[in-house]
This record gives sequence, structure tokens and C-alpha cells, in this order.
Amino acid sequence: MPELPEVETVRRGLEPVLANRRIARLEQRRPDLRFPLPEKFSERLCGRRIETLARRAKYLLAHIEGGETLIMHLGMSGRFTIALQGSSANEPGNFARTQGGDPRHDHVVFHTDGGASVTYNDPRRFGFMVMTSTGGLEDHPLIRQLGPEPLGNTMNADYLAARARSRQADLKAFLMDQRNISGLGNIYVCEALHRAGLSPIRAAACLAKKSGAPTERAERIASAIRAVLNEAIAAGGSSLRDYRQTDGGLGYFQHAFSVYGRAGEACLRQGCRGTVRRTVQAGRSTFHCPACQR
DNA sequence: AAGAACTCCTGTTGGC
DNA sequence: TGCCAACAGGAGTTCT
Repeated sequence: MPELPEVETVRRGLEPVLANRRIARLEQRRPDLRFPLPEKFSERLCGRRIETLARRAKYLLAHIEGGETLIMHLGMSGRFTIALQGSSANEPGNFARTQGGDPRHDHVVFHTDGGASVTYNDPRRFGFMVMTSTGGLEDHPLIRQLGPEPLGNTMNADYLAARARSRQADLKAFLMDQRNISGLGNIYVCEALHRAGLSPIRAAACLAKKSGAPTERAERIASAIRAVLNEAIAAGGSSLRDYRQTDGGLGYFQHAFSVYGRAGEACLRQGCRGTVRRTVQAGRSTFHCPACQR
């Protein structure tokens, strides 16, 4: 569900209430999400200060005083909601349901010494939380294999070409694979490919010349990825079903989609008379315009 | 070793 | 109205 822009929006929402605060109390309402929650979860967090709240790819990283890092992933339906002391947002009723989701799926609640409570809600439980030593974070199995941040300096046409050279997989699968480039998901891959005018079913190897040098297509997809992500972050992410910002508010980038969810509608590219088509790749929906994405 | 299929889980939607 | 299949922003595991 949440891709990089949504996770970054959540990070920005949580940072003011979590960074530099201590965990006063932890409510853990079930033993596991996708994986078991950390051993002695409460003991390892309570009384400790969260030094910083960072993001890597689609992961939130809470660096905890004492040398541990809490790695959190929202899966498909994970959501964080903040309730400040004296607010009624966490009490039963329609208001809470609208803001934070069905309370039956409130699995973990962090209470801070600043009087805020942060609730993790996740109906499908594809999300997870694991703890690891901060020193060994880069070697953690979940982190080690991640490709570069799409908004960082190392993600560029040269990198993509070198990585995609001689790859048989199609472009969409290549960009969805977090080992190649991290943080993209189904929505933003579809949007970036449309912006770049590239077909999702073209072989990834088209990004490189025989020499390994980047093609003009590689330049186009690299800048399209950056542009789409930056615009989506500026819009607070995309709200389709589950996703909400930490104040319960909606992101609004979904109104700026060029292809995602627009099957049968007209292509929005200037001068293109094509119609957006939905196909299925690797069991996931792909939206693209066959007329202008080649 | 790359690539594809299968899997986890709940909720919503659309067709009959 | 009910029932059932398809689908949903992800990605680890297991196969070929």
C-alpha cells in the first residue's frame, strides 16, 4: 500500500511527536503482525528516548537511545494515527473510526512522555516491526539488499543502465524490485513509466546500450521517477483505501494520477489520443497508454 | 542466479 | 438480500 511518498509523509507527521521523546508505555495487543513483534518489546522501549525518526525506502527507522533501531514497515494496509492528550480521537465511535481505522485492528500503541499516543492500525497485518542493533542496521537482511534511494544522488541513468543491462525482466518488474531501486511500488512505477513514455512490458535491458552506457530512455525514466515522487510527497501521498496521514487527513496525489486506476479513460498526455489500458503483470494491475508508452 | 508463482490477511466491490 | 470471485498501495519464501 504505502510507497515512498506515503511513508515519507507518515515520517514527517510522526517526527514531531516521537523524535526526542521517551516511550512511557507500550500497548501490544497481539503477539505478531506479519512476523512476531520483538521479544520483550515493551521492556526494550519503555523509558528510552527516540533519538531520530528516519526513513529508508519504505521503512520507518526509529533510532532508540541505547543502540537499538526499531524497523517498521506498513505493508499494504498499515496506518499510524496520533492522538494528543485530551483529544478524543482514540475513543470509540465514528470519529475514531474515520480517523484511525477499525479499532479492532489497533495492534500497537506507543505512549510518549510528551502526552501523545501513536497507534498502529493494520487490518491485513502485512506490516511488521523488528528491532536490531543500530550499529548492524546496514547489514540487516531487510536493509542490506535494498537498492539506492530514488531521490538520492546514486540513482541516475548511469546506475539504472548498469543495473538493467542484460536483464530479461520487463521494465515494470525491474522497477518494482526493491533490490534495483527502493521505495517504488505499483502506483508510482505506473505513473513514472507513463511520464517517461516507456512501455511497462519492454525489457529492462532497453535502458542500456551494448556498451553499458545509458540510453536516452534511462535518462527519461530516472527523471520521471524523481519528478513523480517529489510531486507526490508535496501532495502528502495518495489516499485510495487505507492510507491516511498521521492526523487522519487524506493525501491528494491520487487526483494527479495520469494512468493509475484510469482504465478506459483518455490518456492525459498532451497530443495523445490513446486510451489507458489495464493489464496484469505478475498478478498486479498495470495501467498504461499503449499509444504513447513504447 | 534470475525470474515467476505462491503465500500471508482482511475488507470492499461488483456481478449474478 | 445473499453469495462468491476478484481485487487492494508489499515482499519473503519457495519453486524452476
